[in-house]
Amino acid sequence: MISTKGRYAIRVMIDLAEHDHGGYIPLKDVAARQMISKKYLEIIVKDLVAGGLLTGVSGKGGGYRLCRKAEDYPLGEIIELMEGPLAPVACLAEGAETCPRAASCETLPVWAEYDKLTHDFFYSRYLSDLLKKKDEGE
Amino acid sequence: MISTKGRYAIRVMIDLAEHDHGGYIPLKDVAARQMISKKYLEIIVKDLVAGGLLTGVSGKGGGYRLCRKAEDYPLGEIIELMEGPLAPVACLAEGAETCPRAASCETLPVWAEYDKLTHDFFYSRYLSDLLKKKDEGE
DNA sequence: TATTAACCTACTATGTCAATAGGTTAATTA
DNA sequence: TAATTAACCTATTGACATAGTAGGTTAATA
Repeated sequence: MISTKGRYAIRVMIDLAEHDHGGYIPLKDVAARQMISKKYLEIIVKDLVAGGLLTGVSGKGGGYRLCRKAEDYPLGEIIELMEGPLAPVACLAEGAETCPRAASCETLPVWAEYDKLTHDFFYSRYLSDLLKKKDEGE
Repeated sequence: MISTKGRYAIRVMIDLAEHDHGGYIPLKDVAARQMISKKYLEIIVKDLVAGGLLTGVSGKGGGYRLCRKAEDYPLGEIIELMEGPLAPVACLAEGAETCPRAASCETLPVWAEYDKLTHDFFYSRYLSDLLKKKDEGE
């Protein structure tokens, strides 16, 4: 089950996208709108910056901003950055050492199939798919 | 990510199916074959009995046995019994109180779609799909 | 230079995971 | 009936993850 880190991260990204005005948006504003502790969001946003999903600028007038277009953020990338690999079992995670049971493992094919399903799903949905359409009235 | 409980549970079920001889199979044998601590398996098997997936009989000559045909165990049932709901977020779990944010939640539709995908996947695969075919040689 | 906001390290409470330990009950068989 | 076998039951443990909180430092702007 996806944790608050992943869920909050997506909400932050949505918030930044929907309140984009070209400049930087202070985390204080995001925290207030989303009603999430700013302190906790700092941790999350730090990871998003480190992962190359956001740009942050210090000082007065600073804040955070998306550094791509919303349609260039696959949800899978956000989720995997915050939660680790989407893989349902450790032996299918990126860069996992091959399990000694792998050859005879009766369950591996099912996990592999599900892994592909999950991966395909979350890498074919983008941040832009989650935004309220601007041309649709409230 | 699926835990050892869920994975071991499936392995126990497979083991019981493949070594079925009409009688009861002592957990000691399963533990030895699967190379998993018998003590730990006791916990898992207890849940499987409580969930109506296995029958256990005490005393000499006792052990455990499947109480359905292998094709009547959807993997989803085994997994959800051991791991809890397959739902990717708490608000989609069976019997969850509806989240106050639900109406305006921009992410809920994606989670719901993925939830259906997952559910459909694991409830259309059965224990029998994991067994080594008897007519195929080793 | 005062203000604003990101950035950084550390800490904590709660819960889950993966077992281990030791004892009790129940059924079979010699 | 007594020994054996195996399920069944309660409790405990160490390690790790989750979901934050607290307080201070650096950086940029007005």
